[in-house]
Amino acid sequence: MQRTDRAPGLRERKKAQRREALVAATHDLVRERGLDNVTVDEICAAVGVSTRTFFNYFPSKDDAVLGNSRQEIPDAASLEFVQGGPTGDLVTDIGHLLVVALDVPVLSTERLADVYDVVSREPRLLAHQMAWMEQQRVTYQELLEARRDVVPSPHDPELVALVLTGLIRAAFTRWHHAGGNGPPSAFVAEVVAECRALLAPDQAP
Amino acid sequence: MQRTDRAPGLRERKKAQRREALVAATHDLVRERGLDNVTVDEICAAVGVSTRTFFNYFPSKDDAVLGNSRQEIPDAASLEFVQGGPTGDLVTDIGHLLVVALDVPVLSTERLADVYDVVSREPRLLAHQMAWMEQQRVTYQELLEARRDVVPSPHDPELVALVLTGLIRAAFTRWHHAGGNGPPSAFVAEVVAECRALLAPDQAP
DNA sequence: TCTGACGTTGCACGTCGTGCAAGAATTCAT
DNA sequence: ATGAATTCTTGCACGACGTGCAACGTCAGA
Repeated sequence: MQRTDRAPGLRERKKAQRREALVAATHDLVRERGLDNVTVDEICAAVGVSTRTFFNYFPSKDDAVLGNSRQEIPDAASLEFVQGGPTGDLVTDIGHLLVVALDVPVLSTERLADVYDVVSREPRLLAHQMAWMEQQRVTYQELLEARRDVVPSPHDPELVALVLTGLIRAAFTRWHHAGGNGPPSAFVAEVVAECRALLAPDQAP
Repeated sequence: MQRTDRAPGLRERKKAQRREALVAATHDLVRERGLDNVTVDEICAAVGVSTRTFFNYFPSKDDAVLGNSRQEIPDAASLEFVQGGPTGDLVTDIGHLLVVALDVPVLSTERLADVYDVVSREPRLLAHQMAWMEQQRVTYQELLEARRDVVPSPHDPELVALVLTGLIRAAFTRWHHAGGNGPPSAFVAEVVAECRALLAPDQAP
């Protein structure tokens, strides 16, 4: 059970292949007919597996269209952030962290765009997506708390994490509007800058 | 069908009463046994209505525990905001708008705290909640776009709405941490101020 | 009291998702 | 290569969610 290296093995290959096929079939059918007009049985029929097997791969139909992707932050980057970040300025360092996080490949860029499309069309999926983002938020909040223990900061980790989540979404949206080419992380800088511009000009209290 | 005034009528009273009873029963049972160990039938049995009726009131079990509350922004406030807001400064006016919106009573303050508790314990409800917040976000974005048509602004409505959503959540969280007393809107000002402090200090680009 | 509108209920049905146990495929050891 | 062990797939039964429909009861207004 300690084989995280070496040859992928026939079993693992088949598994990944099936998972891919299931996601693809789900996307196709949903795009064509809408989420609620596609049954799990139909998806399974298209791929050629039993209904039961479907639920061995994904906990729910919705998870299948989302591809069940999970954003992982590289240890090196999160460690550096916790220890005071590359520059020492909180906002700037958050920007760096986001760029690194968004550059971790979870799905092919093309399928990622597919997911974005379907999600924006199906409210229920959006709920799933948001729940997923919430998990992300908790992760970021923990990082912020850890960093605060190292480098004192007057900012509330929860509030910062909340804003940060907004930044991620905004970056993704920009990326999508720009045609979905290249990495979403390319839009982090401009989003951060705009957010600064929004709140920076000190008004009369 | 044009009676938005005058006596509530026996029918309407019974309806509101039933709804209240259903939410209460749902909260009790869920708090006691967890969301997934409570069936709709049990809730209905506790209240004394048929299962079918339950779904006449709420589109899903989850909606029942959330109380299906929908945040309505008073027309007067949204109109003023669109036309350039009370002060003319975008961020300040957003603060005012949030205060007004959060002060609309949707549930009793006590039950609101219940909802918050249950939601933070049940991941699936969180998804629902987030979806609801997303609808809010769209509403705010539309307001921002309308305002921009009246008063030119360099800020992207989507980005602003995203940040704004974070502010609402943060205000609610503060309110909850403070014991859930008084209106959540009381925390808007401090959240906005902190957010400004976070992004205002201009760093070297 | 009568009449029409509205709400409730039971019933049948489709779909989702899970537990279980039998059977097939893959891996491993010899 | 052959058999044993592990892992995965599959069928089956089942509980729960949620909806459409039609019958029935109840409330509002004349």
